[in-house]
Amino acid sequence: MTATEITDWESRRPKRADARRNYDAVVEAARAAFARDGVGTSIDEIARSAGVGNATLYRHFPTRDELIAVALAENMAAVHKRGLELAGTEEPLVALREWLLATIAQIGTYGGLPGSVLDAAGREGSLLGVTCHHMQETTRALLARAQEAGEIRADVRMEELFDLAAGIAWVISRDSGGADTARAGRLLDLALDGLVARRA
Amino acid sequence: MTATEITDWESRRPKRADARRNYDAVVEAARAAFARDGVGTSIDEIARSAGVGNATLYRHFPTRDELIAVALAENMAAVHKRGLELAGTEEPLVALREWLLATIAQIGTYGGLPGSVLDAAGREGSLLGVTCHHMQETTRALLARAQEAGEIRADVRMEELFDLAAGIAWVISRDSGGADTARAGRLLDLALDGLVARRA
DNA sequence: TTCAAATGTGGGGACAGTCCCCGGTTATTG
DNA sequence: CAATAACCGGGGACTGTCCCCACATTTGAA
Repeated sequence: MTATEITDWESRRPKRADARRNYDAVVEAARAAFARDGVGTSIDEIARSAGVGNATLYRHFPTRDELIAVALAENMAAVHKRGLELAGTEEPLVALREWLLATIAQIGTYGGLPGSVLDAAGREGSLLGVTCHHMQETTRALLARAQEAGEIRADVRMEELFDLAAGIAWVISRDSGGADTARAGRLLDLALDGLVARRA
Repeated sequence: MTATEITDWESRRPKRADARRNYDAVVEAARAAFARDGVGTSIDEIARSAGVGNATLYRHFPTRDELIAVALAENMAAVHKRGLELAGTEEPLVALREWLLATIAQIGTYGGLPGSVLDAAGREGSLLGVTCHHMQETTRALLARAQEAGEIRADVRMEELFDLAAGIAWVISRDSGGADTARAGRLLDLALDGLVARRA
C-alpha cells in the first residue's frame, strides 16, 4: 500500500549505470541547495553543482515538484512510519501533537516547501501530491482517534488542522532556514490549547 | 504621528502633472494585477497595462515592496483607524479578535502578501515595513489590554500572536485569490479558543 | 559491432533592474 | 505676455538570470 507507493520512486531510478549516477548526483545536489536556499532555488544551479547538463536534470525530473518529492522521499517515509507507530500509542492527544510537530518540522525544513506542499495537496497527480495525501490521511486518523477519546473538540475538521499546521510550518520556514522546532512547538501548543484564559 | 506617517506617502506623489498621472495609473494597474495574480506578478506587465515604460515605474517605485505598500496604503490606513477605534471598545477580547480578523483579511487580500509583510516586518526602512510596524504596535496594545483584563493567557507574546495571524493569512491567501473571511474567522477562532476539549 | 538510451550545448522566451538620451513642462526673463 | 533655458520625467534598449526545449553527439549494454 502506502509503503509501496512512497518507495515506488525507487523504480524511477534509471537502470543504466551512468544515468543512475547522474540521477543520484542531482538528488544529492538538490538536497543541499534546497536546505541552503529553499525549494525556489535555481534549477540550473542544481544541475551545475551536480556536474550535469540542465537538460539531463529535466529529463529525470520534468517538474520542480518531482525533484522536491524525490529529495524528500526518505524523510517523508520516516515521518510516515512515525505516524503509524503513533497510531498505536496509548495517549491519543500526545500522539496527535507529536505527529503534527513532526509534520511541521518536516514541511518546514526547506524554505518555501509549505507552499509547494499545499499546492500539491489538491492534485493527486504529482509525486508530491501522493506523499502529501498520505500525510493528510494519517492526520485524519490520529485526529479521529483523539476526538473519539474526547480529547479534541468534535467539530474540528482535518482540513482545518492541516491548514493551521501548514501555516505554522510556513512561518517557521520563512526565516531561519532550518526548522526551528522550539518555536514550532510553542505555536502548535498555543493553537491546540488556545490563547483565551480559562476562568478557573 | 502614525496618521502622518501613513498618509505621508501622499507627499511622494510627484508634483508635475504628467508624472502624477503616470504614478496614479501605475498604482491602479498594480492593484488590479495584485488582486488577479498576487504580489509576485510581473512588474513589466504592470507597467505595460498602465501604458507606461518600465523605467518610469521603477523611477516611482524602486522596489516591489514600495509599490505594494502604496497600493495598500488607504486600506492600511482604514485598518489602522479601525484598530484605534477598537482600542476604546468595552470588550477587550472581542476587540482583539476583530482586530486580528481585519488584519488577516487585509494581509490576505493579495496572494503572496503575507510573505512580503513578514519580510518587511524586520527592516524598518521600507514603506511596507513602517505600515507593518504600525500593525504590530496596535496588536501589542490590544493584546496587552486583553491580558490585563485577564481574558488572554498572560504568557502569550505579541510576536507569537502575529506569527499565528500571518500563518492564517498565508493559508487563506494561497488559494482563492480574494481573502476568504469565513475560513479566516474559523481558523482564528480555533487558534484563540484552542482545539483540545475542555472537561466540563 | 550495433543501436537504443542518455547526454549537454546552445538558444528562445520571460523577467528584474539599470542606463541614458530625448521630449515635454515649468520657471525665468525680457 | 512671449520666448527661452533649465530641468524633470519618459521609455527604448541593454545586462544578467532563469526556465525549458531541440538536436546533434556520445555512451553503455546486448
